Amino acid sequence: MFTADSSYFRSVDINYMIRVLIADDHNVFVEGIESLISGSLDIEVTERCHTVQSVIERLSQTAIDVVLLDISFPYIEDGLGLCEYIVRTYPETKVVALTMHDDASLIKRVVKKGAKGYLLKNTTKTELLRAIQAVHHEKQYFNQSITQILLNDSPKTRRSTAGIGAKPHLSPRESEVLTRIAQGLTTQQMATQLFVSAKAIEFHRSSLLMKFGVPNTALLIKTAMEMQMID
Amino acid sequence: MFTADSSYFRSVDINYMIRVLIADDHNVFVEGIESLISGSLDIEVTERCHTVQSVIERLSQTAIDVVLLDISFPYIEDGLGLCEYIVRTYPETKVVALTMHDDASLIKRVVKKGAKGYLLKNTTKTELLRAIQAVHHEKQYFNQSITQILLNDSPKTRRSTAGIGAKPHLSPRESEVLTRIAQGLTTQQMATQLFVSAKAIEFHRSSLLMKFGVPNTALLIKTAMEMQMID
DNA sequence: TAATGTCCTAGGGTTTTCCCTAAGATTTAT
DNA sequence: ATAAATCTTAGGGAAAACCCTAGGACATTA
Repeated sequence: MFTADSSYFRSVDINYMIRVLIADDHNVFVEGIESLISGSLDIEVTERCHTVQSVIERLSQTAIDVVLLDISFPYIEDGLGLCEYIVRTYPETKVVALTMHDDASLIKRVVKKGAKGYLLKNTTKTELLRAIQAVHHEKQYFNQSITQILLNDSPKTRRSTAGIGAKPHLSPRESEVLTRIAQGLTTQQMATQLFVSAKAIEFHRSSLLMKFGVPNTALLIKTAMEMQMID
Repeated sequence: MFTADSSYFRSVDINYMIRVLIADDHNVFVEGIESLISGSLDIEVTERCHTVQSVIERLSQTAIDVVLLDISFPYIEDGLGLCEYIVRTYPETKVVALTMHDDASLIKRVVKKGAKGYLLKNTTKTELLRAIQAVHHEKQYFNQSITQILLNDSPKTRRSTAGIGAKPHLSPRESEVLTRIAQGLTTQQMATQLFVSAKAIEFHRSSLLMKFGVPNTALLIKTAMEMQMID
């Protein structure tokens, strides 16, 4: 009668809980998420990490089903990088991005990096639990407001980027130069920092202008900021 | 022996709790703060508000001792305005600003608006409770990291101006020039549009650089965008 | 009626940015 | 292995940005 492989028993097995890791450097958030989850019967928060490094360590030591990842952790690029790392290194572990940014292009980037869900930090308890369960069952989860944001994307983006709209692909050198321009460095200063001639830097500047389709540094910075390629 | 005005009894009077209102449009935060406070014997969360309007309504109906106010609520200017309103309208109610922004100039602005405390959202339980008790007892509360930020102010703010720093006051001409720079126009093009010599425009450019405290157009655009003075 | 302060206007001269061209190195595809 | 594509490195020369200085217009104040 009560066999070992009874699917009935498996489906209500209280010993199996979805193991969640919270990655956020803001205590209040971690507490809040934990509080929202605490009532759940099939989800448990097993790890809380405040740094990128600790997330990597934890994942190597413990089996985690779902990572709730604050994308600004502490900066957007860090969060995206970490997301990519998790998805690649632990394909079984699903990532749900949890952030305050309701920006369409960011959502797209996060999804590209392999996140299976995206929640805003003003989400509800119901939604949070639903998202965790969904991604754990190989589904994606994006709530209504996210969908809405993506729908409003094209007219919005087209207006603000004043031109081509798609993020150009930058070579490593170009990225370095762009970053330094945004820090206010001159061509000569960059040349010294990067141990090349000023002329080499100047060429990269020109390439940036061409790739972004802008005539000068002013619009380069403006466009790159709108595309969130610098900050 | 047990008289009514026994100061002993008053100090442990479990009937008096510091009444706290949480003003934050992010559910996770509200939950988190409530979770951190829940263990306390002398502090209770009596109200939770997700909009500026509801905060104003609640305050008019209920006596509140301490407001934990998210300054980005939903935008920084709203939070600052609300803070000012609360301080002026209900002098007995103390405001503790709770935010993710660790920007020196913002802290200064918040304090100017009458907030008695300032906490970052990565604060600890101990610190949160201590801050609430401190401001309720007419003291101010700023933790170590805040003090540190204020100490590092001058070098930090002048360099990256990475935030909401003080907006410089621009003359009409300067505003016109700034707008056109952000549109990618050159000095010569602006001169033609505005019927003055290129040299006149160049002077306004210099004034802009000086007023924003930046060395070149790249940082001018970046800073002005961060200050939301162009778009 | 000055005096003070702010804003707009410019010229001279230096530095930085931008455009055109091109060679060597590295990666990718055939 | 060879060709094609991409990236990085520069040079020369023109354009633009930037720094310093200074006169004139206008409003506010003494």
